[in-house]
Amino acid sequence: MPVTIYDVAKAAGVGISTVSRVLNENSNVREETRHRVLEAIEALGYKPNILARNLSRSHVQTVGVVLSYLTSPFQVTVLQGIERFLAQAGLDLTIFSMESPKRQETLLENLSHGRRCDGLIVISFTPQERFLQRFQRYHIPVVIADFRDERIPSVFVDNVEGGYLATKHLLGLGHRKIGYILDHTEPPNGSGGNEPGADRQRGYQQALLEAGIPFDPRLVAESGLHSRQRGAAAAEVLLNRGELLTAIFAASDMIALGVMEYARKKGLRIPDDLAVVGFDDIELASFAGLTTVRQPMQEMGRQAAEIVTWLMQGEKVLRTSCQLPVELVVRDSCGALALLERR
Amino acid sequence: MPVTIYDVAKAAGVGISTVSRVLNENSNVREETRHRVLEAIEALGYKPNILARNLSRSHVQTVGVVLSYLTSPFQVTVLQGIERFLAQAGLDLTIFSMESPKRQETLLENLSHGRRCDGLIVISFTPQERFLQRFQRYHIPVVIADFRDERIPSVFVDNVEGGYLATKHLLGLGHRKIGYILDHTEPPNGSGGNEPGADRQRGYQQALLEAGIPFDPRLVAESGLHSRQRGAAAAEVLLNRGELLTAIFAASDMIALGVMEYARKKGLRIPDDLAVVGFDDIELASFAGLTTVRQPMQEMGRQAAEIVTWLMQGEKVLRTSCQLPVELVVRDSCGALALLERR
DNA sequence: ATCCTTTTTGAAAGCGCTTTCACAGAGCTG
DNA sequence: CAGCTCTGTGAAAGCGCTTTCAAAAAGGAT
Repeated sequence: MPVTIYDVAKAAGVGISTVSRVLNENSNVREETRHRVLEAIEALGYKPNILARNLSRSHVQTVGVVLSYLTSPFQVTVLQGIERFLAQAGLDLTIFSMESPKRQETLLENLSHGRRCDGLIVISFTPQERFLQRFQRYHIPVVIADFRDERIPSVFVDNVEGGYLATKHLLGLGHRKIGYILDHTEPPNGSGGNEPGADRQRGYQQALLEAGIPFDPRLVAESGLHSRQRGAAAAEVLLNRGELLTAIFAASDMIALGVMEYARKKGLRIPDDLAVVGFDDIELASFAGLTTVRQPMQEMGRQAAEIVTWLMQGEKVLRTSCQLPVELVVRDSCGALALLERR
Repeated sequence: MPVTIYDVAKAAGVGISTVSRVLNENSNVREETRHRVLEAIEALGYKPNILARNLSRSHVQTVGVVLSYLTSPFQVTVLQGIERFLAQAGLDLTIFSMESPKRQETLLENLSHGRRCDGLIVISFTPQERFLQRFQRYHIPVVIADFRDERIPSVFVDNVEGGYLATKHLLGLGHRKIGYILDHTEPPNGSGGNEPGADRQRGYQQALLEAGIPFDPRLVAESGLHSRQRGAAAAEVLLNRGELLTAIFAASDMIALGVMEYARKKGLRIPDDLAVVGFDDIELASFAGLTTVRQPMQEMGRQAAEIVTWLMQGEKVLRTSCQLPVELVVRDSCGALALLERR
């Protein structure tokens, strides 16, 4: 029923290899022949069968994105950047959501076997070595977004700088007791690489150091996840340790939002009683008036997608990793604006 | 280099058809033979080549989801529901984001030709008839989420009821001048089906009618998109038409958030000066304390995915469409809680 | 043991492309 | 005009599975 390359060949009075040649813009086809074939294609409304082509070329024209949570605004925004680029490049995008460290294993296990995609972008973590090796054996390039790993092409921001900027800002407003909430220091499945949360803490500590304030581990808490609930819980812990914090720097906007909610519940006014700064600059941040460190999330995705497509074409990519800039976005969760206006 | 079915067959001393049979759990293989084959598979670390299998079976084990914006929290949440179900069913999910009515055409054009997916879920709109026909010819089932279309299996909520509930709530709090902001009455490419925004308006008007309040078209505005910016702009229009609104019902939470922002900018207090109710109950709504009509977004996705997989297996689905319940979630953007507490 | 069913099994034919390889012609050279 | 190199083209061989079809093996009944 469906029209195949044979039908076209017959209609044009040529062999199938010739049809294939014009299909693939392969040179060495006489202009007149090419024309005849094109006409036959048009007349029959022929569309090459992708499955057959895939088998023959042994690729799938698809790149996979593996992320932990489709609930994470950060990851979804990176995904957006990836999607835009890929769509334009004519590649399909299939998503793999892990949701738990356990599912991550089985997912990568499956993924690294059959050729379900020609390239892979993983967001916010590093696959274990054995998976990386397997991908390499299959010639499936993988690039990481939002995570720095020397072994693999990765695109990321300078998280130390980000943490530094945030803390510096708070310091500049006169805060001295500044808490820090991160997601976690170690990844759930310990596979190496630089944890963004830990890097941001480095920046935080560095700023503190420069200001001559000794680092106090009691001012740091882990939320585990980037969620409002966990953020609120961590804030509760931190705020009830007996230290009198005047500000909290959170490793992500979601955590920061949780902090704000907890503060609101406790009757603490922001920024008067507690200053808060987040990280990421997700859409919600602007609604909430949250001062934050902006990462170019879409651009991160775009770059990752671009690199992976290069790699897929077998090109040696020299600039194997790529660092994007961060930027402090001042809104009103720290009173900075109010302060300025008062002058 | 990679091990094929032939290698396994040779190793097990059987024909490839037998290997294929054990692979596909096809009965009629003697227990002993099956065992031998399984052992060979194990020993060689054989994994069937998906591409070959796909060509042979002419399917791709993938369902496509086409949505308009990856930026829409609503759509992403539906996507989540889809993803969860599909992952569990062992199907891949590839996403197609349209971003504009024009891209929608070309996207569906491509999609409806080659077999890039075995089934399709489209969110929040109806493809034009010609595409539907093409999909039908290729036996690619399509189901719609968040949109009701008699021609195709669809899962949706009772939007009229939702609009009614929201308005009734406002009415119950004593509001008489209630504005309504919807996205649009007609879809950008006019392909039929029931626009949710229009349905919600019906519910709004019905509630008004029951309360004996004449419908005033000057209290209705269109935002065009479900975004905060557009919502704020629409609120501005509405609030400056000279009618003294005390409440606004928005066709989505994003729009409602925009309304809140505009109000905040204008120094209107919520809920004291202006009550706002939204629709969807996206995560942001709870942060913002927005009273809203909740749709089971994830569940919507799940159902759509379930239906499409049935259809893919060639099963005749009787319950071709499915309506999910809505529910009013009262928070504090209408003063309802405050009112209750005062009693 | 013989004949007739059932199971099991392997050879071979697809699935619809891409790609290799060899062969016509065409175009040059000497 | 023989000899050679190119260019354009088709036949055929994959790609690695699934699936048909017919034959072989295994049971059962007599």
